[in-house]
Amino acid sequence: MTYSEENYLKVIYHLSIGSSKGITTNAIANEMESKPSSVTDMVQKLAEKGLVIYKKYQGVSLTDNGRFTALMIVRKHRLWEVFLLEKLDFSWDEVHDVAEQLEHIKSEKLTDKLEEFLDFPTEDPHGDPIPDREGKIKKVDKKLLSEVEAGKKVICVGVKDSSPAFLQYLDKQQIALGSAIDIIAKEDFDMSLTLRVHDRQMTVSNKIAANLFVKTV
Amino acid sequence: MTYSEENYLKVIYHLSIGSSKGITTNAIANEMESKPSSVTDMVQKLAEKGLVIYKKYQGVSLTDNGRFTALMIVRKHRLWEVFLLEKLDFSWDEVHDVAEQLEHIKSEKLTDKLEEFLDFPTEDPHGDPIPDREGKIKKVDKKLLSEVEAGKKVICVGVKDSSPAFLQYLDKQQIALGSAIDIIAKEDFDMSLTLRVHDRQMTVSNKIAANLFVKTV
DNA sequence: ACTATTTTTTAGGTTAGTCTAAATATTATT
DNA sequence: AATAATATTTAGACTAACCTAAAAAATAGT
Ligand SMILES: [Mn+2]
Ligand SMILES: [Mn+2]
Ligand SMILES: [Mn+2]
Ligand SMILES: [Mn+2]
Repeated sequence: MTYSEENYLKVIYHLSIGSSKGITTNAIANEMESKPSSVTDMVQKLAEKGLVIYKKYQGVSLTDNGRFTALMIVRKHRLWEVFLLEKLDFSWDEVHDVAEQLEHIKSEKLTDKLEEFLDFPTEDPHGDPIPDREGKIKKVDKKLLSEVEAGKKVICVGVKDSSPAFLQYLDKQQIALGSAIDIIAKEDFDMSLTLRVHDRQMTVSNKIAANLFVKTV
Repeated sequence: MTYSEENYLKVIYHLSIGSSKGITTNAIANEMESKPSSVTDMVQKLAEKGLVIYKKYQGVSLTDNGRFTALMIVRKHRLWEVFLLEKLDFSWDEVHDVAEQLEHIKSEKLTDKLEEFLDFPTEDPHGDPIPDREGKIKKVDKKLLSEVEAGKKVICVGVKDSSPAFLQYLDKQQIALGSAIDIIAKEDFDMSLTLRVHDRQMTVSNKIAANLFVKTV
């Protein structure tokens, strides 16, 4: 299993969440920042190895084997993110890039010992669930802030976009996982929201609200 | 800097210790388990990048830049070995293979934070010194057990061969870093040694003695 | 000093992973 | 249903990192 193969599997896994159809080569190319023709090549190789199902022009989907392989990479990625944050004092906007490298280290023992060292965390620093060694993943009940009605009280439990830019914006606004948010009003014109967070009132655009996962309390 | 380039630099660095002449392509190929022709290719590329000095048929040596790069890889390798042993309960014969992968992770912040997390260790689990972030390396005063005269008392401070086979042999004989060893006798015929370790008497071959670093007390 | 052996380099080929440009299939529009 | 637009695949080419086999240089033996 090469790094490249692992990265393709991971991208296909992420794109598969939600959409029940085959994932298009264009979508994969877009996510991988590569070209559709490159994706076609790789997807054919993954199909030969039994990791994906692929028929020309039909898009691609993971086999059980392929899904498990992807989950083990996601597991490593998220465990390393926890390690970097909790043990090495990285901030939540710094962990992802390094985890992109660490996720490819091959040692089951390392992964399992790391998990134990971290005390079996169930979520990564961005609120995403960590698959266990069997590939089981906790289903978390969360919705986007943009989909909650005005008047509700919610708690921030995750981010959809985990880019440094967005995370640093949240830091600046003092919004973190666990923050209590009151939705005071929703503006019909642009779907912007007026919120109260830690007794501070603020307005956020729909784009912000559509990237924050919350649970209702 | 690719993994392959990094591995070549590391091998050239290790071979450079002791020998003041240029390192031959054959020696490198042997160490890398590759072919001399492949080494020639790579060495030419490294020379173009200013990491080694290379003249046809003359062997190769590291530039300051190349040496520093190699030292940073060795630094990461040894810090990760300490991490695996101290924090994740790996044994000293298990750490090397995983560190071979981890040494290639690129993040200065990660390396420095890891070093801090480990409380600035100066040696790895096999007694080898850990370069600091400037590439400075502590010169340790140690000699091979095979070079010490009979009658001396020494302390085991390192291993030359850190293969699992050798390390597991030492475990079985209850020899570890820090063990006090009395050299009772040396057999002229085969250079084997009779030792006392932890009040147990044993005989070891010259091959064993030539792979154990000790300091005299 | 000359020849034989060994070491090292060069020449040419392979595979993985990428790309661009062209061909083909699918989907949307009239 | 035919045509236009878009999506996808194929064809051919490139680079990095390796290889084998042949050529050339260095070293050793007489
Ligand atoms: Mn991440
Ligand atoms: Mn990756
Ligand atoms: Mn090692
Ligand atoms: Mn390596």
